[in-house]
Amino acid sequence: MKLAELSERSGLPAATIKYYLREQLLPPGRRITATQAEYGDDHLRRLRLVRALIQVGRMPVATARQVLAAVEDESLDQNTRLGAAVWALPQGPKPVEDDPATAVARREVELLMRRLAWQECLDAGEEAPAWATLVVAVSALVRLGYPCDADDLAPYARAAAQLAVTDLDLVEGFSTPLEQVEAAVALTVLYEPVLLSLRRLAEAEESNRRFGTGD
Amino acid sequence: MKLAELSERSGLPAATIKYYLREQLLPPGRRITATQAEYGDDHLRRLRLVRALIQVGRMPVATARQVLAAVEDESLDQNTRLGAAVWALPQGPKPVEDDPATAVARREVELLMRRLAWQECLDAGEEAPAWATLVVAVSALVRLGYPCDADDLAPYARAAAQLAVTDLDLVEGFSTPLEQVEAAVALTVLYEPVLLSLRRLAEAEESNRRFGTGD
DNA sequence: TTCCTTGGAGAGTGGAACTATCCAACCATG
DNA sequence: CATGGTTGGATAGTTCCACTCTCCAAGGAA
Repeated sequence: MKLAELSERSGLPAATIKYYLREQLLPPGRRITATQAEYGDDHLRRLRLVRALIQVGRMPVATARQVLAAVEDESLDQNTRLGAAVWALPQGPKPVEDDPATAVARREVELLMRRLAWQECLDAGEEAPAWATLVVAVSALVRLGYPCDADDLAPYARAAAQLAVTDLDLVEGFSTPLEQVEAAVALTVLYEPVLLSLRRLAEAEESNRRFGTGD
Repeated sequence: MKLAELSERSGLPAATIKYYLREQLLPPGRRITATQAEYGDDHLRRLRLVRALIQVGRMPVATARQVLAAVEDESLDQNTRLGAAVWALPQGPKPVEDDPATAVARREVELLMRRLAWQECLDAGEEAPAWATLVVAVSALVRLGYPCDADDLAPYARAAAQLAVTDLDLVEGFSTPLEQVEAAVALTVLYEPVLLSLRRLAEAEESNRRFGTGD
């Protein structure tokens, strides 16, 4: 199919698709002539994935490019590729150095990881983007005086561990390595808004249960 | 303290604080003369909260203004005020109408809510921003062909329900109504990156456990 | 008095994600 | 074979947002 048809079927303006092609979020189509290219169903699917990552997952375009590059990097073995793809995912401010709240946060996070015996994470430490993000969030809570030591974080970590099992079960449901990696990225990113929305709904429900008048 | 000192103590440029004052994220200081104002520790604290909401919680400035307005709205009773504050929180694209994936997502989300008997949420339905966000995320998953019917969502909902109990326990640890509402907002928003980071770390751990070579 | 500082207002900046405009090559039609 | 519309690629422009800069009159300090 031509770019115009890809545009129509995906519901995106042709100009946006051209932009994604330029930004290498979408591989170029098969060249038919010097000025025309042919796109396939895989392009349409990729376009939907890109859209989901950017709009629903709120991922910056530059990050999406890196993630998708890792997904397709045939030179990496499955385990590394999966790691690289998810590794490239997060964004966010770096921890503020020389700050007492940051120091406290670092200590509590490391303590939590030790208690959980998450060895992989301990090895990577703050190199892991997710670890750094965690430290930043905890230090903000510390600065505001809200409880967030290792004991307070533990319930969240337990929930996260449960969810990770569920996630990986879903990923293992796919047969080919490429499908698995893509699924890992898509499910990691797209289940995030799902989880956060459900938490807010559950909070509303629980709040009403506790404080609600029986109106 | 003067604005310059507030700037130094918070670590923010004076221009940024002026901007927050203009945007009503920070209440004006007590006027000393026609051209000078006095700020207190509560301003410093509010400034840290604003920073946390915007930087860590990635909340748009306009949203933060609404949320903080609700927190301080003395005309509302505690329950309503808490609801209004958290209600104003999320942002995100609205569901695409006339789309089969959206229709599927709506159906599955409603089914899930019925099974969980989250009555408050069912009453509000898609009026609730979190519900709408959930529908958008699920519809993106549906479009990509990933599993996300009510059964797949159930584990996430269970985890969310557990977390909501933990969250509300923390909120109830505060004594005054104002503290409780502020805590509800801060904990809801700031524990989100905590939860997501922990999930990603847990995924890395679980992934290594399943696919990892013993290197 | 004189000079520096302060808070407020409006304009300006930079980054991100598009979006509009051109243009030469192409293809379909008469 | 002309010719008018279409295509994909390059370039520049637009919009939004979160700041950030510049100016200015009023205050305060030496």
